[in-house]
Amino acid sequence: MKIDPDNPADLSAQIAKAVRDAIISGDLPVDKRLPSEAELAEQFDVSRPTVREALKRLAAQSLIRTQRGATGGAFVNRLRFEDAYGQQITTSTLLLSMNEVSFATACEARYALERACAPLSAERRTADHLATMRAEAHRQSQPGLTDEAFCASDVAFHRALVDAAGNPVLSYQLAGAVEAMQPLMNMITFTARSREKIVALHSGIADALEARDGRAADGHLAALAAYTQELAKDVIAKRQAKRRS
Amino acid sequence: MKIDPDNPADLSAQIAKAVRDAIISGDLPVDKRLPSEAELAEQFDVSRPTVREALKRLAAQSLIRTQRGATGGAFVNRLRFEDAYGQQITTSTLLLSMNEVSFATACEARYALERACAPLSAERRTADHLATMRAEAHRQSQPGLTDEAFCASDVAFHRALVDAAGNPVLSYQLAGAVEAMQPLMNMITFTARSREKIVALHSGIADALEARDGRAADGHLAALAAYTQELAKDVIAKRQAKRRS
DNA sequence: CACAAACATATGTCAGACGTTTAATTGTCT
DNA sequence: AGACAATTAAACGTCTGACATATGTTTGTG
Repeated sequence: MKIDPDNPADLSAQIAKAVRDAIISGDLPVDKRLPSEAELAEQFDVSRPTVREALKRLAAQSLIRTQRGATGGAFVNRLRFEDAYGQQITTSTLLLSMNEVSFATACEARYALERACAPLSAERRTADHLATMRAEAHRQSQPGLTDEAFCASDVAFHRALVDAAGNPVLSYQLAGAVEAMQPLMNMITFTARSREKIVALHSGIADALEARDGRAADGHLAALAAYTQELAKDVIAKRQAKRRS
Repeated sequence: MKIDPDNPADLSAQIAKAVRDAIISGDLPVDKRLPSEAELAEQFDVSRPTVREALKRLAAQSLIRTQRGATGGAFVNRLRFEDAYGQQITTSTLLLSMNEVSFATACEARYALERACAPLSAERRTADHLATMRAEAHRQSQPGLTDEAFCASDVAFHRALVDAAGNPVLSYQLAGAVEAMQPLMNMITFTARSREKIVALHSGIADALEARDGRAADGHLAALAAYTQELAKDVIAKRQAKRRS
């Protein structure tokens, strides 16, 4: 592990970086127990609270986990895809909400990524994936559904589409893009007519995947992207008109 | 802000979650100053070190920044794309190295994502993007280049390809996928012959983008994906043969 | 009025202590 | 001897109080 210069600022950040680098480089393998907080404090020549702050930084990134008790301590954590999903979604959501990313930009990114896995999904989809997509499409056709529930079901549908590609790396990368869109989607009110069209496109996607026709699925996704953009444009135009009046 | 139950475990994690939720929901806008550590400690009825550990967790995710001095304190941070890149790359790298993700899976994901932005890049590429890609392709054709330098140049080339799509959300999502591949790519030794072919494909991609031909760019990317997989298969086969002998 | 010194505030760090959790050890009883 | 209960030890989680340092504001003086 590295040493810190005499720079008395950000000691905990420096220690966190040293440990993080050791983990990334593989010097600290998965499930390896770190020295106890007292030992680390002695090693780095800092106090125990400073070490603790460093460890909390790493815990926030799911790089380590801690256990209490006699054989406890901090252990290098095996980063699981599910843990990474959560972080990705938080980061993506904040990026979209804090940087004035337009709906058009976010939407374009989302559908571009989804279309990337359409051919793989068509090739590898299981009956399970198809069943999930059919069920969500059916739920979306129910009349009493709130906008929030409709959007949540939409996310579930597209999540199944992505997972059908059978590539966990792809699923991880797309989880943020799809889920972070939900707050933006919720801003669009879906009329009965627009829901009908969306459900029809969803069914078309499911049909295409069932037939293992990646090209058809891609076509439906492109149509869905165009239609979503159109809906958003209408909503924004109406909102501006209302503001003028 | 929320309160904590009397659960005396993970107090700092609970406080971090409460503040994080307030930021995500928008209750705490960008650049808003949080109460001082002492005030937070009183609010949550915990000690100052506990509050500090919570704040360090948030700082690790770039959700807040801290400033010392009279008007200092913790401020809600505007999450910038560059900050998010770094986290994404770290997370992606660890995911790949800790979960025994095969080269084939990672490679498939990477090229699927890149092909997703090929049409957009063809439409929007600037002269700058083209120049970068040409320069990297030329560097890759130099004979004395190490494998590491070749791979680094490869990353830069593909980074330019992705950025040419002009969609920061896409760039953010793909940064992790492309950069996290580098350690895996470094394991492959590129012969003079294979480099020649890769450079030819890179040049083809640049040509296609110059002609604003998204379909051609996609075709070259598909060929590049197939060739990379083939190279990797050879390397792995040779390595296993050597192990048997 | 300009500039320098003192002050107030807030974070960064340290030292020492106590409580709690958990596993290993020890001791006793059958 | 073996099984179960009590003790012990290690480590994290938290608290209290303190000092150091950075920085903006105020005050005082030439």
